[in-house]
Amino acid sequence: MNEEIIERFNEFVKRKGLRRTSQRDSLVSMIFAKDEHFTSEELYEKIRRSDADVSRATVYRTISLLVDAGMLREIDLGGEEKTYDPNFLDKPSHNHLVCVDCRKVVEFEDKNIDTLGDCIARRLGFRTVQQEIHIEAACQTLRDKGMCPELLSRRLSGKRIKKR
Amino acid sequence: MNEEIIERFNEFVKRKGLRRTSQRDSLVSMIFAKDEHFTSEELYEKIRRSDADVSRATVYRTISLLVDAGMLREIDLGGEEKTYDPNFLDKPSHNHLVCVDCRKVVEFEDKNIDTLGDCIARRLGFRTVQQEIHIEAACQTLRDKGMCPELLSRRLSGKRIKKR
DNA sequence: CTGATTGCAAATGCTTTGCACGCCA
DNA sequence: TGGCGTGCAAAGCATTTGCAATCAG
Repeated sequence: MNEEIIERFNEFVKRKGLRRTSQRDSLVSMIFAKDEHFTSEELYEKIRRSDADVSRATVYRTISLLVDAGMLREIDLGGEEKTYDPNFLDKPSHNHLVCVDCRKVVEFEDKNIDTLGDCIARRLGFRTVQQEIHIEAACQTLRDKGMCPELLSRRLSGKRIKKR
Repeated sequence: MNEEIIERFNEFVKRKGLRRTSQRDSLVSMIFAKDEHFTSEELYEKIRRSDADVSRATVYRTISLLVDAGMLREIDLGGEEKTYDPNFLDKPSHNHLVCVDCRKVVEFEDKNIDTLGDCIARRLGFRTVQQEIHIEAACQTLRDKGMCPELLSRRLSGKRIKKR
């Protein structure tokens, strides 16, 4: 299925009169290997750790291409750096719930939200093109212990965490 | 009612052991005079055009204070610069619909969305702290004429518009 | 008086770009 | 061979910060 995605990207590239390169292949296959969100810097670090040889500039340029191709979407999770979401191919209309404490993200789909959003837009004289609900919430552990499981364990291990 | 808001800010400032200054007063009263969204730069331009004398650094610092005070909220409308919304005091849980063509923003409140979001969060094991639905949509004119009213008239008058 | 606040300019940090060389088609 | 793509370093840009002077309380 990763093959399928790379193929899709190659068609986009061909259609645009652009070229297939090893750097683009490495990046695309790394991005869609997991369904994780990432920032440009995170992707750059990850690609550097692999055997592929890709510069930071190419990372930015390729992300931009993927966004144009509609294969990647910029999302707002509240951080300072732009975050990208590779999961819109599988789930074209999914939403995000973010833990107010550890900033972990849960993705979910919901037909009711989609319907409701459409109705609201119509009432206002519009037709929905795209919509998303963003929820900031507290998990059980946070409510009970005042801190998320993940943060609790990191605190014990003395790791640093960057919060927004 | 603007007085009330300035008063609220002054109390926040006092409580924090900070000081009331003419710059802060000017900014706060300008921000809450209208219910419009704005970027730091837009606010800076506007304050410069007025008689008040405020530097760009102070604009940034004051916005930051207002956000801490919970009187202003950073929202994501898709632009490159951060956008601020002064309307959460009046409407603590409102949403945004953005025109895909002219980027004009319509704010709306909806109890059903709030309820639905709460349910979804509970189902996932969370308790909602804050939520918002963001809708990108097309208005009637855009659908009929292929371009928004506002953009149509600007095109006729030859003005420039910055689109995302 | 004392310490918060301001303006200015310099510094940051993410992202984009100009350019020369290399590589795909 | 023609040009697109890449890496590098420099440039851009919005935002933040250090510092000396100023001002609020």
